[in-house]
Amino acid sequence: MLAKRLQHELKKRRPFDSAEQEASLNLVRTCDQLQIRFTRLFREHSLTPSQYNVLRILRGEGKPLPILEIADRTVTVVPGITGLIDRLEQAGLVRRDRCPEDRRVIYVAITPQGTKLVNDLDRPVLALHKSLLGHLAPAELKELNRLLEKIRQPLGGDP
Amino acid sequence: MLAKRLQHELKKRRPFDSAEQEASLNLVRTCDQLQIRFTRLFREHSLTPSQYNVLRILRGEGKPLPILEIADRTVTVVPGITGLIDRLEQAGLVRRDRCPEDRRVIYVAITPQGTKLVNDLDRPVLALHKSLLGHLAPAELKELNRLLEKIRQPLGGDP
DNA sequence: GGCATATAGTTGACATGTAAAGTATTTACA
DNA sequence: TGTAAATACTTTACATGTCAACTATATGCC
Repeated sequence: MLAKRLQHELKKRRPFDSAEQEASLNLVRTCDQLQIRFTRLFREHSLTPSQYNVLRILRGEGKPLPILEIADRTVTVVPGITGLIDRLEQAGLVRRDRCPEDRRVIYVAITPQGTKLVNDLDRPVLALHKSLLGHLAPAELKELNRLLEKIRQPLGGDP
Repeated sequence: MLAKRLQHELKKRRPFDSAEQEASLNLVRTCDQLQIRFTRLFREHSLTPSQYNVLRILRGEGKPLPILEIADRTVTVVPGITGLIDRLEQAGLVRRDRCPEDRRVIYVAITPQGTKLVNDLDRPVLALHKSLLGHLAPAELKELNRLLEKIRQPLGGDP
């Protein structure tokens, strides 16, 4: 799948319809490339990117979170979170605890195994980030961030 | 799902572990935002982004393409292409033709309906690109493209 | 108290991305 | 010629993103 992307770039025949289109396709392609690397890294530890994300959120929070609160903080849409947590629970990486005060709420807590796994991934993840973007100068990274934020700015949350 | 992303950004507590990490998360978030808009636009025409992509490739080529050639030019991994083409075929937007010389090969041709649909989408797609990135100055778009290509450059096809 | 409404999650249906294995042809070569 | 290896796809299995609809519990208001 990786080889393909590049082939595609080479095969591209016509010029872009607009500079905006060029940039947005460029963005998507670049993003895909990065995500593929992370997907691979996580897969080596039997995790998907979404699963890793949930574990990192839970570790970052330091305490159990309601399941919908987790969905809010990820790309996952509400219905998808159920299965995601199911699989993490089955793998022993998180635990579900029903809230006694409000029995509708289900808290999700990271287990020691989950914590260990995400801790173990810290170094490789950081290393991968460096390896993917480390060849850009600090000023370039800064400019990139500025441009990306400028793109996102008018998009607002959900306009 | 859109509202969430921004909430997440606001809730972000800790600084980034590195400038590279910040940039790559920034990239992914931005990309998601853009893709969401396109997904919505295509959905209004009962298409998914992948389906639109296939139709555009076929129209661009101007002649039928072997099914794996299409997979090569999209993000779709080989096995996924089968179902994708199935659904386009069911919708009457493409047609499968077995190659008489090499009976292993299956050509996919866009139908008049498919051509019309993708033509009808040209304007809205271009408009959306402008609306999403039009607030960047030409020099900014150019710099963005340069940076994105610089990121992708060492990634090569499939290293 | 008791019903309308809101909130937290789950379920089901469908499209996709991905890997691994299987089928049908074709090609290469002993 | 006849068999092994390559090629073009398809099938299967599983995780996810997405929408619509459903269940359970809680709250508000009369």
